[in-house]
Amino acid sequence: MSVHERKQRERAERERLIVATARELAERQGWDAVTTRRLAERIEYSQPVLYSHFRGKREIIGAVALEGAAEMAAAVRAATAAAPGPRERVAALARAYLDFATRHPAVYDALFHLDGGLAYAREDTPAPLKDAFAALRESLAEVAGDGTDPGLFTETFWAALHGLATLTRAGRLPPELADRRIALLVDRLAVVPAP
Amino acid sequence: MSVHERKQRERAERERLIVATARELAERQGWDAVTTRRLAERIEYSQPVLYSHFRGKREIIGAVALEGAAEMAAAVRAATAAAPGPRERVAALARAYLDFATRHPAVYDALFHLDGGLAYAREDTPAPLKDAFAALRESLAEVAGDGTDPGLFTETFWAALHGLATLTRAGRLPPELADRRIALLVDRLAVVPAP
DNA sequence: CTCGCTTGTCTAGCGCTGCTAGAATCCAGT
DNA sequence: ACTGGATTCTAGCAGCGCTAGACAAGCGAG
Repeated sequence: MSVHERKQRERAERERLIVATARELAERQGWDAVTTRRLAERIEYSQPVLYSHFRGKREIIGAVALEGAAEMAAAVRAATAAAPGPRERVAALARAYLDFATRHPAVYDALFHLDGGLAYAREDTPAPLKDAFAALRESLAEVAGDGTDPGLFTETFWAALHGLATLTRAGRLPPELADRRIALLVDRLAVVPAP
Repeated sequence: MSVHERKQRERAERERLIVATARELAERQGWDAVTTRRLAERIEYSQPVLYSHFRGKREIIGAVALEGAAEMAAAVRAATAAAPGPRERVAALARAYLDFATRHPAVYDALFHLDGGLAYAREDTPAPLKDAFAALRESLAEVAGDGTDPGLFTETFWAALHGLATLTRAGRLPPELADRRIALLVDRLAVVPAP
């Protein structure tokens, strides 16, 4: 049975290679450049091999998205853990979120702009996505304010961040004043308990 | 010279037909269904005719976006004009904006998700886009709060609305609580002068 | 009225896309 | 060493955006 196991290991390894290659290619040249042919060439296999791992290109995007969601959750948690108080925590969260979107635009696209075939905001939403939302909620719940549902607050704050991230990256907003927009958002939306 | 003028009129009419047909097709079946072949068939001309009016598909998307921007500006102005006070005005603006995004998803995509080859937030930004932003600013400037630049406030509020619109439509947010998210945004972000 | 020329339109096709059927190859177990 | 099943490849389909070059239509000049 050891032979079979080795083959399975190699298969899993190749699958990781596909996802990593797709991500790298997307990050370097944009998702438009990620074609099944190019991807196959990079991993040094023929096109149909991709389809023995994924149903199609959509599922490859989805795999990159899940990987990215886990990283984003970690980035947000790392940033908020170091912050001393609620206000600083929210500010750190906002900066970390937008920083992630800026540093990994292709991953951010896979998560929120492209169709990766993933279910969102549902029972069967994949764990990494739920966890990324949870990471936001952990730091946002404490500043939701009395009488405001933490989940609803998190959704709204997240939407605002997402809007900033999307519009900035698409050139719809001049990037120079990004910090001041973040400050505005944090100061107004978050309800910080009196010291 | 009258013959020439008639021809120009007919050409302009055909151009309107192309844009209207593209928009309708996108609204009914999504932008993926808007292919140059299908579009050409619908207007009962051959494919190359499209390229005598537009440089490519991107420019057709851009034309739909400009048309949509004008309509959105009008919708926002109509909604805010009827509102009695600043707080109601902002709430009406938010509802009108999100309502537009919901009712005309293809147009909203053309404006903000697809590449229509348009310049945003620049000197040479087309007038309809500038005007749509101006329409938002007209009602938002009065609630920016002292010491907050109205332009910056408009950008931030707009980004928040855009985030809600995008995430809701993509299934990333459950749509039931949309009204409460809007209320949260309006109540927290807008600074309403004491009565 | 006819000719020649510009202007407009169409047919056909290029290179690319995601995806797949069926041939070919490799390799483990007897 | 052979055979059967798993694996991988070659080749190709239909559709995409876009365009070159053939063709037709309609104008002004003679």
